[in-house]
Amino acid sequence: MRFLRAHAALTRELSSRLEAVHELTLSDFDVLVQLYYAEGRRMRRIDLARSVLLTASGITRLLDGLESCGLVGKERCDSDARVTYAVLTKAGVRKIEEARESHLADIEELFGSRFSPDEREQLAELLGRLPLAHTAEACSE
Amino acid sequence: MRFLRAHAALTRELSSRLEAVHELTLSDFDVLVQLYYAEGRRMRRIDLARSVLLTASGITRLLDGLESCGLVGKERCDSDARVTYAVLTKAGVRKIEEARESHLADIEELFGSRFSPDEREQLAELLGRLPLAHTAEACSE
DNA sequence: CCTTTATACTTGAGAACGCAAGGATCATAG
DNA sequence: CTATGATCCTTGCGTTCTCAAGTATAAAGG
Repeated sequence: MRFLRAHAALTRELSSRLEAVHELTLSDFDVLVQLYYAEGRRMRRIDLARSVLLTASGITRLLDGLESCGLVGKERCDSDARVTYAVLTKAGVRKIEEARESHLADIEELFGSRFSPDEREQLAELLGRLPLAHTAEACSE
Repeated sequence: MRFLRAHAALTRELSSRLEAVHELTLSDFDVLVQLYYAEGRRMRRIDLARSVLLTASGITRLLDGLESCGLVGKERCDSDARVTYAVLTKAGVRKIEEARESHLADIEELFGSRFSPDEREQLAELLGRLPLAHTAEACSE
């Protein structure tokens, strides 16, 4: 119960701020961050999907949006014609670096006031046990 | 990050089980539980909306569905003609009692294996601090 | 009274997502 | 080489939800 409530309240708040300032969905942001930390700032679409817990079709449409904004591009894979890479463009890098800043500030505001560093640590650890071993490394948001 | 991932994985799992067995959305279930524990098993629609963190329009449509299944009914309010109550029907009570059981088992399966009672307590406490003081009492799911 | 403002609810339009189905490509075993 | 099966991606369709706008009622002040 608490979990569902907390999530609903939190995402609503963060999402609306992100959207107001940067015109990005939380999912958009999530994808951009994943790409930002990926090697060469590019990932196979399917891996991207799995790492942000969307379906393949979800990623297709989300990336369609980001492409038409010029934040990411496509690249073919030489060794396997089935896969397409999503690559962060220069504009995408700029965007995420801007958005990251304000987003972290938002998070700090919401979490910092309610939890001590220790508690944050604890919360992260506990939550980390939940999903069935999904990616999400190399990032501390 | 962990929070978003955990939520996505968890709700997907719980939601699909609930839907497979009882043909209920997590939101549906949530609303039914709220009503189940409410005085007289009825609530003003607006209070219901707030307690499950949906908008007014969200509740209207969700209840439309539950009404057409015969799980809840409407009742007018004598003292204020603006408000409508949502009331759990007999069928609704039966439904929620059934669903509750399997849902709790699902939760037990997902949480029980990963957390000790102490840790569960802790997690609940930490999460409880997040939303801006929203209802959700009288229930331990 | 009558106006203003706030509240409860509904409705239309649209965004975000999942699922299922289809097309293309790869890989493997006859 | 071909058949079978798996993987990656896209597309059509439906669901859930939000936001904005509209209706109806209430409450409070001139």
